[in-house]
Amino acid sequence: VCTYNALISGFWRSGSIGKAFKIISFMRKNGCEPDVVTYNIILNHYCDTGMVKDAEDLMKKMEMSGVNPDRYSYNQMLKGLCKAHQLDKAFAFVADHMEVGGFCDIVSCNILIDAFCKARKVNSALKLFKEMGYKGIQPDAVTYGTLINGLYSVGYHNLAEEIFEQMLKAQIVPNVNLYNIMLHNLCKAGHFKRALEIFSQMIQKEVSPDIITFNTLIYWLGKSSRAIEALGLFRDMRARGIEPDSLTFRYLISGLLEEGKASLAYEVWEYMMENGIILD
RNA sequence: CUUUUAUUGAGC
Repeated sequence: VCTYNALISGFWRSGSIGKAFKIISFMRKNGCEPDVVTYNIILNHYCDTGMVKDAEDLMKKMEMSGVNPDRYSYNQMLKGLCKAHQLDKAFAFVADHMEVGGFCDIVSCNILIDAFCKARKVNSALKLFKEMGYKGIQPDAVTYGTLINGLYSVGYHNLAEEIFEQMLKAQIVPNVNLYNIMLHNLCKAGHFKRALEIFSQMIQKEVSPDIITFNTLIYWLGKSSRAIEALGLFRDMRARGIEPDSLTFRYLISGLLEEGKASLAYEVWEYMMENGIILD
């Protein structure tokens, strides 16, 4: 079953949905029934592509065929409902299916906090953030990242920074995503000095920047007439063994061109061509 | 590393 599931997941990721279904009928023929993981793979696809109705049907089907949904199933379904902007339905789902079985965990809370933030209901997000502590669910780096991003996006910059500091005090280890969120929002607000401080902090804490980190910084520096600094980061990233992608080049080149630094832009362009990267 | 959550345009 594991092998089949791995195949199904792989085909699905690469978009060969037909092949994935063929494997399912093949495994059935060979007397191997799909298990909860098989269902979860398909459920996840439905939820990610907004096919919530199909996801709901699939959940019913799995219950009927005696396969009990697990916390992955429920959380995926919850995410699907939230993404479809069916928040009320999502709450009903939590109350009816998840709380009774003890399926509410840190992932469920994170999904809900994100949904609140995206619906610009930051106060509800903060409320849940506080309540989860009482329920014995400790916020993790994802929780903080989600919440901080939500706070910035509605303009609560000070609160976002406070919560970031609170997280550091609570000994939660920030990861690269969390730093990316901080950097993106600080740059967007024009707080480059602070952003670069945070960037140094992440290096000090030995959190390795990734391509998103660099692309974020290069984008915003280039947009703010600081293309030379962006170019410096472009060198740093290669020194760290991170290969620039087409976004990196697009950001860097437009930043340089905006400042009239055409010959530097051209050099970057040549480097890009040498590496076989095409702007899309 | 068989399956679930936040981050790399902008505004609204």
